[in-house]
Amino acid sequence: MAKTAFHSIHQIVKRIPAGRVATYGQISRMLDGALSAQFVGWALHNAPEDVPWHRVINSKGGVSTRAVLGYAPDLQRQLLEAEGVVFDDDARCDLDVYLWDGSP
DNA sequence: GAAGTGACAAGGT
DNA sequence: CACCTTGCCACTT
Repeated sequence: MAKTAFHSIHQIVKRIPAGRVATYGQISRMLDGALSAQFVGWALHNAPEDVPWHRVINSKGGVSTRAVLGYAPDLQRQLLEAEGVVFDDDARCDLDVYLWDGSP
């Protein structure tokens, strides 16, 4: 019953289980490419607290909050590590292990 | 009412 | 391998 793709993004992000992560491009494909990855980032910035936006990362497997001065750049990494996601020295996580495949 | 802005990705050169 | 261009929707001024 999502009137807008904006709302659909929140629905998908909420479906991401703890300990898993999803990429902007993947979410874009989940919506059948009905939207652009750029909009996903913007939607997360406007996402309510019910949306675990910290589970959404860029295609490199790293956090993307670098452009958000309102939050700590390491905040997203800290939240993911609290859920069991391990980051490498390059600030990247193993997408082969933590990438959400769309299943719980 | 219209234009600009914004947590990006992917392909091409 | 690295850098540059295009595409997208909703919200703000």
